[in-house]
Amino acid sequence: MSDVNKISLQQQQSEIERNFPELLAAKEKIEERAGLPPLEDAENGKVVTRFPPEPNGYPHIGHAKAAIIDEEYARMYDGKLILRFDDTNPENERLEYYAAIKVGLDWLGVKYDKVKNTSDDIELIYQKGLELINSGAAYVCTCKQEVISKNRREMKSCKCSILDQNQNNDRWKKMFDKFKAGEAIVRFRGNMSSENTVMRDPVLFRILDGKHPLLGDRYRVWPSYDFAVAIEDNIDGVTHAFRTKEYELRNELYYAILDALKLRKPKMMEFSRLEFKGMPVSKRVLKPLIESGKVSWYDDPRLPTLEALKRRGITPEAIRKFVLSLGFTKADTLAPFDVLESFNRKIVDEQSTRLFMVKNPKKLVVTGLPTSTITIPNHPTKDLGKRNVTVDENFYLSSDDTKDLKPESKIRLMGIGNVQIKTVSDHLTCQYAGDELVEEIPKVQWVSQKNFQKLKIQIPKALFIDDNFNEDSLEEIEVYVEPYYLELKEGSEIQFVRFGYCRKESASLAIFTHR
RNA sequence: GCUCCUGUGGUGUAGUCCGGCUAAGCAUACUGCCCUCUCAAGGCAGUGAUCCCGGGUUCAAAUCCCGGCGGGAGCACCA
Repeated sequence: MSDVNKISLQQQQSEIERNFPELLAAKEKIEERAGLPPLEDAENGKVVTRFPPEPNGYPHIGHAKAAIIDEEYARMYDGKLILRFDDTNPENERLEYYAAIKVGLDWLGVKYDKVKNTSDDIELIYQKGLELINSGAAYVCTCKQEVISKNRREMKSCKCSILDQNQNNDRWKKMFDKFKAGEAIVRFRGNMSSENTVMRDPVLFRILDGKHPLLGDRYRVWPSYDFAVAIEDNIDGVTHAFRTKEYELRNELYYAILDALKLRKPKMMEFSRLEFKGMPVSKRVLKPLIESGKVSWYDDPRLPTLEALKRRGITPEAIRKFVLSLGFTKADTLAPFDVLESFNRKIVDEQSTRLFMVKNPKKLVVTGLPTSTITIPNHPTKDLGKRNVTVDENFYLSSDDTKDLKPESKIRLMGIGNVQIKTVSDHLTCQYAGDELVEEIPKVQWVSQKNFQKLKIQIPKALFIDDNFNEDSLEEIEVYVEPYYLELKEGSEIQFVRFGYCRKESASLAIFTHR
């Protein structure tokens, strides 16, 4: 052995090649992958994935991650994607959210092969529940909630668990009329002494009196998430199911339910949650902000909802690239918003009209201008057309650009030519100094006093800083822009030169995307 | 507290299952140069990781084993 180490690596290599060529052949190394990692047990043409949101709110970046992963895998294997509204809790769900989620997916460009609702299958789910009751794998429990959780903690079974099949059947029937909400639940016979608390006889059905957005009050016995997902994934033919990491402990239950019913088991996998720092997703924290007026609505550009991202100028293509770049991992991550921005910038750059914009205007009077019509290209490299601006001797510059100016110094008014400063006071005066491009002369943008437009730009910042609401999270600035702004379509992305990308919201408002 | 998951440069990841090809690839961020009538995009180059720590196995470990530590999650008649 030590002899081996005395010879050089190269010699070792050739030794091996001579004596054991199969060693090298076996190791045809794995190339760097492009997209998501391959799926286990995935057969081309047979993969079925599903995206199962609960219609209880507006879709956000977390939904986007899940949906994109689901779709990518379905595509990767020529399979199918099912959009399934997981609507098993009438107390939380609303009709408008079904629609909002579809709109969001549409915008993202996620195409599904089938839409359905868990609530479509409620009768079938009852059937499966009854089957479990009849096989003794489930029982109806009428203990008080506190008792149940106490028993769970103490790993003790309750008296309901020893009921016989007839008694359980009887109770099951009563759940549909006699029992009131909260008086009875059906529980899966798991294992009260399991270390996984999820397995301590979890809930399969409970009574809920809320009005279901689709079914009204036709039903009041509703399956729990765990039961519904297991059954639905099975009957939908799902082969690979993905969910976020916090569900991981529920896998044991998922498979146990399927086993008890002797049903085929999809492969369940989990990935880390996607959330941006300082951009909460939960309704629990957003709702009060909206109610107090600190945030206008769920499409406020500071939020990570799809609607907000869209208003802010983030493109769906960028979101997809971004999500894919995150990979399929379980590591807890601090999502890199700058990567999203970078993808977005590259996409948006070539479509964005470049406009001049002036912040904190400072007046400039130019003498000797040779022309009164200036033609400016809308993009430095792409052919996005040109625009004409008529000017007189009065201009505005950003005061940032005028700070260092002294008499005699030269600047170049972009698209016009060089000027030489003559006087500096509350306003500047200067003299036209030719059109020759000189590298050292700073180039600044301007607007003409003749025809500028006032515009408000909203600049979204982190909503929260260390769990505290950031009172300065939405900066608003008043600026002057060229009149050409008015001709651009609402919703279009523009770049204010040397400032950054913004999305036109209306004639008087633009939202800052990123720089 | 118990249980589970997780830990690669500032950040996100690839590689980890099947130890050597890589003293670790890519992206982003940052810096510089080129290009440019933008501080954008594009091109090029650079800074930056003893792969959480400590042991062990091995000729060889980010990769396998053991023990720590850090972070997250679950412990609901919500999903």
